[in-house]
Amino acid sequence: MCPTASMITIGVLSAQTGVNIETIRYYEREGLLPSPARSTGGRRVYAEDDVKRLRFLRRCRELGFSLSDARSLLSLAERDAATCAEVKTVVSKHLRDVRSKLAELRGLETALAAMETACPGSDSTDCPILDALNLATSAEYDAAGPRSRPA
Amino acid sequence: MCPTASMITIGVLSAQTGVNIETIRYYEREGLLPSPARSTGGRRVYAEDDVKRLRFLRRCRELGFSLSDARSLLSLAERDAATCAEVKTVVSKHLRDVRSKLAELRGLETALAAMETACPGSDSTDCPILDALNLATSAEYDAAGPRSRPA
DNA sequence: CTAAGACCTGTAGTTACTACAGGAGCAAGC
DNA sequence: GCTTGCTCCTGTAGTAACTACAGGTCTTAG
Repeated sequence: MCPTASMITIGVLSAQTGVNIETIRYYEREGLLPSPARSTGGRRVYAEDDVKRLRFLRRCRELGFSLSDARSLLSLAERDAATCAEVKTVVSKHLRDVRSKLAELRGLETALAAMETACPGSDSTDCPILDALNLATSAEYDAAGPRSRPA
Repeated sequence: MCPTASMITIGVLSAQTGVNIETIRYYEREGLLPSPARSTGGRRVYAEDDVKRLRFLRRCRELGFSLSDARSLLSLAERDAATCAEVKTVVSKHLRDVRSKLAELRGLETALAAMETACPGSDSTDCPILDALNLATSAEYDAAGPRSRPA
């Protein structure tokens, strides 16, 4: 806590991890990072471990883990006795989510590409895209999930 | 506005379009649906056109358009003189977004699948996934975007 | 007449930040 | 000593697109 030249302020932490200053404070509020020591002036003073923790969190976010998952993974990483099985559970679940999102997006891509191809993009006022959007067939509607319908 | 048996209340509209009642009211607040007529008791009474409009909006959302895009598309659809070119612009931009998201997710999928494969999922306390998450190489960090670094 | 159900308004919660406003500490130059 | 400019502080509000109440009113079937 002695104010040396190498003191890790929030700005330094941000620069060393690539995480926005406001985001760092947000993570602290959310309990993802421990409350750091403070200088006499009330400023946050971080330790080397905090740099590691924050880098870990950043990696998790880059891989698309939720903050909740990141929290779990971090606590597993900090607890020495974390087993592979515990960690793998989190990763596998996320992978399933990613794959399902991927499938969904692939479907969108196909549909949108078909629309783009069908549309001449001219001055015509009869656009096949608008036609497609108006064609909400009940078949497709039912496919999205059955629901009671009044007669 | 005479209360006949076939009056389209918000519940009926919801059932006919598959859009949640609260969402319908939300769309009205956001100006995506016009404020409907009201019954003497103050309840919303919709016309057939509203069913079409809401179905149109639902299709847009299913295709991943933002509400803002949906608003544009709807106003193009309602204005008879909409040209193909105008409509196609919106679709093409969205398609680009979808493709970029798709590329990102494919990258995530690859990375996560590699992690899953590398991890035995056993009782071992030395997990390759945690190792990977701790290995925030500066090379990868730089790849995400150059930034001034303090010495 | 009454109880259940549909509906009303208005507000708050969700995710993961980001963007202020308004103020205070801190280092350097004059 | 004083000012200038930077970093930092707290606290609040905004983002997207809903969803979920709370607490009340209207309507209808029995």
